Amino acid sequence: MDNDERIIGIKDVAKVANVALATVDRVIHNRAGVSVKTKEKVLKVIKQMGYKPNIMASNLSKSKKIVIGVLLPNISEGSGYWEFPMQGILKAKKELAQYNIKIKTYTFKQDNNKEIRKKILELINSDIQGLVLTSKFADEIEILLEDCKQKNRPYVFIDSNVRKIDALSSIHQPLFESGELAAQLFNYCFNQGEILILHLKKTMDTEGIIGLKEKGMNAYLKEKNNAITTKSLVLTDFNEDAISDVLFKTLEDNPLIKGVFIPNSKVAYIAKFFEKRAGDKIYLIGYDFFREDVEYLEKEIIDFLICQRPEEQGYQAVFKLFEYLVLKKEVEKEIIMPLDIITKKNYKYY
Amino acid sequence: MDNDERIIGIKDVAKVANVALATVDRVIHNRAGVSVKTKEKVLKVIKQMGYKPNIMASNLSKSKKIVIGVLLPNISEGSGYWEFPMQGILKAKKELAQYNIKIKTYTFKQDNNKEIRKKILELINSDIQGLVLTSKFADEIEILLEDCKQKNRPYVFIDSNVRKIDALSSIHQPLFESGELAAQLFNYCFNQGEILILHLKKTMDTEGIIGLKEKGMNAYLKEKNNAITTKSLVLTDFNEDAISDVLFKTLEDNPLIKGVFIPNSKVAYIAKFFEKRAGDKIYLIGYDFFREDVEYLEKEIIDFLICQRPEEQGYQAVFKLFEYLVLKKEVEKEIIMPLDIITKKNYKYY
DNA sequence: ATATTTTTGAGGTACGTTACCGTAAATTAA
DNA sequence: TTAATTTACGGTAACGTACCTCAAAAATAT
Repeated sequence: MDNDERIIGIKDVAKVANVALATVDRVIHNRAGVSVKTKEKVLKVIKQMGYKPNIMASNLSKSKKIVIGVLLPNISEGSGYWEFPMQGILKAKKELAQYNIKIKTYTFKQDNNKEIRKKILELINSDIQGLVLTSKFADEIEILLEDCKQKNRPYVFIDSNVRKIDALSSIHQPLFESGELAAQLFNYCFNQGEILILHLKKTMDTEGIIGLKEKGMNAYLKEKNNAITTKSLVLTDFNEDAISDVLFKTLEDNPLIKGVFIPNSKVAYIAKFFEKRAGDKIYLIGYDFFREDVEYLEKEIIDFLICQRPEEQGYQAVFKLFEYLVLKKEVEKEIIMPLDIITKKNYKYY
Repeated sequence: MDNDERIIGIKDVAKVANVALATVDRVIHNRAGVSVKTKEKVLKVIKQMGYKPNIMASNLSKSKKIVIGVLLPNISEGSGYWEFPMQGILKAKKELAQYNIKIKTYTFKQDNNKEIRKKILELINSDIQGLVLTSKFADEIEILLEDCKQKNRPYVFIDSNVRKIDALSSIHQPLFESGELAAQLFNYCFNQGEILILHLKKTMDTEGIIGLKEKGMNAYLKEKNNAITTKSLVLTDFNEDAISDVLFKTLEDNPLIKGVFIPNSKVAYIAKFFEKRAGDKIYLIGYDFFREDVEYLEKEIIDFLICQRPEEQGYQAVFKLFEYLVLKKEVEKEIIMPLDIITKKNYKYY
């Protein structure tokens, strides 16, 4: 099984099939100019001999570079979340530089539809062979996807919550389940009381995401522990004083609140408030892992962070395109990211 | 920055350095027959021009296959833990088959020193270019490591807790910290009481590992919550009735016990007992994630599992050897695995 | 000076694949 | 039937590096 059979190449196939080297090449690449009969003969031999193309040689020979486009929001904007996928993309870029693969990034301001449209047009008119994007700005990208479909350009979604049938692959985050998980963790911390769910949002397009997490939380509590209830609150002003005012009042009016759930990456804003606040311990669960969270994890003001490997998502997206475009591998249509739990005692190794 | 500079090769270097192609080749491969002066000149030009060897071409040209040896315990034995690293190794094997890389596995029974020695001899006399192993069986492998050092064979540790300076890389698990983490989780579940630490062991070589975890747990409790104490118990007989007897008695004698910590992968044995037991909830934290744990996670008999990506460790080990041997990359001396927390609500995505 | 050793140059082959350029064979048109 | 065109296939030069041989040139020893 593990014996070192001589590596069999296109040449060997040609010899056995009794055709020219070039013909085998044509068959392999589905190029025109081969009769059906010959094609079948060659394919049969390829299968019989178990021929596997040598990527080294292939890549060396064609020496054409592959360009992968990346369409994502600015990294410096909003929560800064998009920095993570971008890091993963850069890691992949570095690793794949060997294979003559270039990454072209197209970034835009989250709420600037005009800019998004501009970038989309740039992408349509570019010479990229593959595309990484997110499904969050659905309306705007439909045209782009249509164009990709026509041109047979594969695209991969990251940070995705919808299943797009035409995508090469969709990298998912289980949102509902992450809400359940948060509820489970709260339920370990206290047996009765209220959980305050804070929607911190400036843009609207995250509503669906937050909503699903909230539903997951309520579902878990309904099934497992009726003694814990939830209460939602929307915050649009992230000013420190504004947050302080609202929270102070809310906690005073609702003394049963034992936990606060922030279903996006803005938990640090809230932790800041709790750092100064005296009174009973209130448990905090948020999403994603930022540098500014470390301080609050250390002080156990933030108790748990739920994280869905945003870096890994970026990396995987590029890598899957690479596998598809260069290695001609099949790619899983759907990749589901694990729900990582981060606490004071394990964040260092994340 | 992203401009497509023409790829510069050995030929270009030769031209600029005003030497023959063969001379550059000699310099690159440290072959004899180059004067110090010329060598320096060439090296300077290589640096100046930023010459990077084309791995595709290089690999294609030499077309020698690389064999990586793997020395690990049997997968079917003991807890079955070693199945996970092996899976990762197989994944890497599949992925790297393209590069003409073979994996040769040498497995042994954990406590069979004679067999271990036999495998070590086989390895010494084999033609492998790299080695993956674990540091757990320290005494036996010293000779092997010495041999590797002499032959300049790189080796990578997985599941390692000691830092071996000569290793190409050491893939670590933070043991002490995982004990702290378990303590932190217990501390979320209850504020006072006792934690029973169960040492389930048949072989001796895991003592150090378990000990470190226990120390971590005690350290956390000492610092954060004196109201929770710990108590150790050693179990050597894994028979269902034997476990049942001992545990029943222990719990009766120590009514303060609110949590049980099983610092190895045998938590299912204990969960079985708790499934049948009536009485107050007792929290269970164990290690590693096996199929048989699912049932108990679902029933929330096992509350948390701490997992250190054993599969990833195997994968990384092989991959790092590949990067070093084939891609000539530098490799991190130390890779620390994250401490993953697994619960009922996130195990599905792990 | 000559003999010997070391350094360097020139050139070739091979690795497995790609892509282009022919031409023989088959098909169609005249 | 012959010419024109299309289709099928063969031949082969790259891609960038590794590794080898042979001989010329330079440096060193005698």
